[in-house]
Amino acid sequence: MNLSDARARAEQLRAEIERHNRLYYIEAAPVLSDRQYDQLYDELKALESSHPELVTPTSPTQRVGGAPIEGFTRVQHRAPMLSLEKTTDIRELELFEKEILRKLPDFQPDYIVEPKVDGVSISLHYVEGLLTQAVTRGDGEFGDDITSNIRTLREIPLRLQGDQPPPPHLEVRGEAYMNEADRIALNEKLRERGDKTFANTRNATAGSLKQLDPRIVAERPLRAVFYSLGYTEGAHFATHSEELNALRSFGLPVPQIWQHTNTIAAAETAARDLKEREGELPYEIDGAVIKVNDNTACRALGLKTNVPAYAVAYKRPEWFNEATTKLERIVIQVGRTGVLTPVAEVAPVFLDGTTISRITLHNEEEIRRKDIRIGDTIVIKRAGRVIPAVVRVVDDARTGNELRFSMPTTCPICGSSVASRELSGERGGMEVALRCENPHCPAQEARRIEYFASRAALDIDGLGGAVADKLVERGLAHTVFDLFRLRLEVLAKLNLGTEDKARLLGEKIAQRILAALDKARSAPLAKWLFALGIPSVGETIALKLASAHQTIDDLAHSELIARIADSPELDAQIAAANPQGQQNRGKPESEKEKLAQRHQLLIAQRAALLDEIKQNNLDGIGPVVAREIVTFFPSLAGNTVLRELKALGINPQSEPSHTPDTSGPFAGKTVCVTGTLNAFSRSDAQAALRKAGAKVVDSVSKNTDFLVVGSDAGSKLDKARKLGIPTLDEAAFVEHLKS
DNA sequence: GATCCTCGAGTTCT
DNA sequence: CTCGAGGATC
Repeated sequence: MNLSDARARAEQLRAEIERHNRLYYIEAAPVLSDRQYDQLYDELKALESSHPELVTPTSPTQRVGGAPIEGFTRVQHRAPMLSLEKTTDIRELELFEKEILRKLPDFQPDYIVEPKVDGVSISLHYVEGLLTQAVTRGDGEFGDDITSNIRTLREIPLRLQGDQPPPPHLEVRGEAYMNEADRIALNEKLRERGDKTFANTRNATAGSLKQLDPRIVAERPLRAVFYSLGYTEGAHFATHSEELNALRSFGLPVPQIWQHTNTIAAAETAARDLKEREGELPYEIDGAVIKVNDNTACRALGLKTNVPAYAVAYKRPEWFNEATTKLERIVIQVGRTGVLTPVAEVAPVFLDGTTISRITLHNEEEIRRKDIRIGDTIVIKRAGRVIPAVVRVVDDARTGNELRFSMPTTCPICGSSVASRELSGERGGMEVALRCENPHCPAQEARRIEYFASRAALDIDGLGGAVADKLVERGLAHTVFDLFRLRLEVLAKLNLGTEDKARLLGEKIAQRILAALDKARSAPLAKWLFALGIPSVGETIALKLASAHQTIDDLAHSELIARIADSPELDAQIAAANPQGQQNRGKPESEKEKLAQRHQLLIAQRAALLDEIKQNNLDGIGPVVAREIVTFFPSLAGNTVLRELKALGINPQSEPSHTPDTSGPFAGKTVCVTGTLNAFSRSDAQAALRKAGAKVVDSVSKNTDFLVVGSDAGSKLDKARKLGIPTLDEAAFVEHLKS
């Protein structure tokens, strides 16, 4: 075959192969068998290898390029890839529309409703019609360059198709995904090779795209769908539906189902319809996207703080990932404070990427309210995508053999009596929680040791729940103070296994634990106060107490705390001394005079107390908390703490309170951190913020100035958006810290 | 007296 | 992350 014949044949083969890719993936109407397709491909390959000068970069044989790469290059998006505001019911959709009408009173409702694909967001750049770059969403501003991986997806054209000449630059945005059947088949293969399998399609997609070797990616059944434009040159579309049509005519896969509606209510119905037809789609959907169709209106609406004002994601609560399983039994856990918590053990189920086998039922009240019985079939979800929770019982699945559960009357660990405490406060009543009343209960002892050793407390590396259990079980430690008397030889031989099958802790870990304990001796007072687990004293209160007192002895004898604890008494005296008060009516004038004097004095006393509380940075500590502290130290437990610390020669000191930086970049700002950051742990980020003068809080409210957002942020981000709180992503946060 | 905010405690899996 | 309750504020 001469060269020009070969060139013509190669061109023909490429066009054929591209046409069949399109028929197979986009039209879902293949006309060739896989073998016939492979024949075309092999012929092209042979032709190209005998005439290398015929190879073009867009040839189907060039999808799997070069060698594995070292790592991905970070690329800045030309226009940020934003996420959408989430809505969950028609009311929120109506608010969305109302907000639009407020800004654009003449707006004629006109929406496109399309599936929200549960995959991994990607952006593709076509320059002069050629695929030049593919980028992951990343943090929305910067993503990873995954061009060589994306080129292996056969349904993505390497060159834009169609009769229209391609624009000079077209950025298309969409989602890479894997369908469920393909994931199962892939897992089968991975398992045979002894490789790690993927728990869900999104993990499978993300994991595949992160492969450094494009040859591996080529074997993964990845697919993609595109639904919008990013940065473009020389391409203008009046409406979103025109964009979708254009994407399709360029040979890109677009959503198979989308609808056009003229009211927000119709959009909601369309979204439900879409969800019901999920089975017709090759991907799993994560709800629907409702978007203003008219691009001029979209531009006018622009952005809310961080999300477009012209589109929302819609996901009804019942569409949240749920799973059904069987409740096999209910066991009781005993916590550090003695609280008995019922926990359901269920047949393991996959949900959102992990296997769930235990679910907390919180307390008896919850079990009764949801009428949960042993043997029930239950629907579960992961509240806030983390903690598993029971949604409801499947009544139809009841056989009549289910057993009602009631809380034990004795502690399942130590056999002591259990009781619920009285609620403090005037209204009385009982706490829902039941508590084991034996302070020496092995479970409580172990949990207190575990708490003491936890990261937020004294951070005893190597000492976790399992080690704590065994230390108590073998009688090596009953209190946190016993830890400081452990000898290396003894600790190293701690048996973590059973009597017959021993598994020793080992010298290395034992040394690590002892080193950490030694370091803990000189830990600041705040950490110690927290670690001791005094009721009502958590991280924040411990910090406040430590900033107002130098040592633990100072706190134990604190006059100020005692006065706070007594303040209701003071209030009562003030009321009693009020000459205008009920009980003093009709008293002789002379006596009223005396009362008035006393009243004035007491009011001044109260004012002084409030002032002193502020001065010492003790706001937030009221009578209830103060009383807990005041009663703790003279108690048996409190006495032991003071005595043991003395015996061990440990005297925690409060750190000189670093005066808040009034000139720092976050001076006087209230900041909350959520999600996972790359360069910091959450607590490091919080420490950095405090150093920069910020007040760090744990929840978002209208008093919050900023929300620092890491990846996988949850409800806090939603709340911040609703309240219009400015958010900072990691890059912006670091930037602001430096300034 | 009501309402909003904040803190503590318990929680799962990898 | 969610819940419940204490504390602050109007």
